[in-house]
Amino acid sequence: MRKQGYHHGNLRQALVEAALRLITEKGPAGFTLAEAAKDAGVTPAAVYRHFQGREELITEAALQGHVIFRAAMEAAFNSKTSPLAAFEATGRAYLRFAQSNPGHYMAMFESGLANNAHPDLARASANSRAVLERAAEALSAELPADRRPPAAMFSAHIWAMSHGVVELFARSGEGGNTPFPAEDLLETGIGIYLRGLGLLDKDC
Amino acid sequence: MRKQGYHHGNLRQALVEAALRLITEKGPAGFTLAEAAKDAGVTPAAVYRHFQGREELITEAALQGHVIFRAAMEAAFNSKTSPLAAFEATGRAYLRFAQSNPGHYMAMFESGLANNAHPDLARASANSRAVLERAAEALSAELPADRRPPAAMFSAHIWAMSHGVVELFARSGEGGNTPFPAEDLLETGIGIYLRGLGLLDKDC
DNA sequence: TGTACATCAGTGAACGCGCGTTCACTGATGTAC
DNA sequence: TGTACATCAGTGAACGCGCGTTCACTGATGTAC
Repeated sequence: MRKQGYHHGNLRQALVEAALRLITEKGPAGFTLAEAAKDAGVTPAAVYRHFQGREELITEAALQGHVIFRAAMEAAFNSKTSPLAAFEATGRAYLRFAQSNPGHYMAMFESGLANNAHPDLARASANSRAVLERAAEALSAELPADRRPPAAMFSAHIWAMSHGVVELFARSGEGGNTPFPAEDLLETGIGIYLRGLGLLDKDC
Repeated sequence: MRKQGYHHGNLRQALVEAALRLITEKGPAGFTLAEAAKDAGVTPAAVYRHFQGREELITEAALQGHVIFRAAMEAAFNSKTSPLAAFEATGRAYLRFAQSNPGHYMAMFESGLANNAHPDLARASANSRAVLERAAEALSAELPADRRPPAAMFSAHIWAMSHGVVELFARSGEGGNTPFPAEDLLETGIGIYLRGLGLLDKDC
């Protein structure tokens, strides 16, 4: 959205979107306030009417990302009734979010801004995390109590595997790090992991 | 190593080490050629006697990282005779490398430089990857052929989980993303995964 | 052993650039009367 | 309905800064004779 007259109308959001576009193209480090302003059709100084500075703009992008992220994972989780199906859907939603919102994802996890830099961000981040942890909890409740890993550890494993797949295999584009599509990698990886927990059929 | 007289003696390597120090402190984006030169006790222009420019310096750091990385994983792999123990040792070596050589690790995986930017780098990177893949291959050979996943996929899963643990849980320092030490997370995560492949005892 | 000289590895000053940020300003909008 | 005025959201010029890179230079080193 570019401005028409002297007043923009929705500059704050336009700047966030410009930032996301730039982060997607050049990474969080390549993003500059000046270019985002230009992208939105506005002078760099205008940014300061809406944000305290560069960092606050990135923070806002990350914040919006967490809101979308959490909603997507929550929707996926709620779309299935069995804990297993719900869990798997949540994992797929994770990857899908990273792929369709790369700017958000990078702002959230690769911008290097401390998660506790801003209290709102800390809260939003904890909320996203909580969704996956809840899915893990529901699923691991199906295990006998003595063979049940802590839900926080369970979800940390899945988060790590998902994040790793995103970083290493979902972006390659050029070099091609692997012969397998990211979706398949994550699907099979999580599948094997769940079987290891005794949560999937195994023929033994 | 700083210089004593007019000539430095080992400037090339001193610059690489300064770069690693800076990358460790501020991330790959925060590293500047000028500061690396100053760190080595030398004028920025002197850098150009040894490198074509900033990017070539980072490339060299990544390159050296791959050499160390590969050697560490290979040593770990060779230190055990059973394929399972060798594989697990390799995984631990991965995490240990990331923790004790954070500058190298970042230069290798987070600097945003294309792996195929430089042919030497592409080769070194492929070599590192090959070590883990070989370990996966040796281990999966213990499975019946029809239940054996492709080694490339197996090792991609482990690589993703390891990288995810490093990025999300091995660096937190302040915020503390999880109540579990990174070593334990990776150990248990890989353990569960291997059990899912049928490579670890299971009580069922 | 001493000297001339080529080679090498640094210096220091300068460059153009784009950055984030500030400032006094001005054009547009909306409200009170 | 018309006008005065406060408020708001922009402008445009300027700042100081640190960056990567270049250039002509010079001090140190090592080799040939």
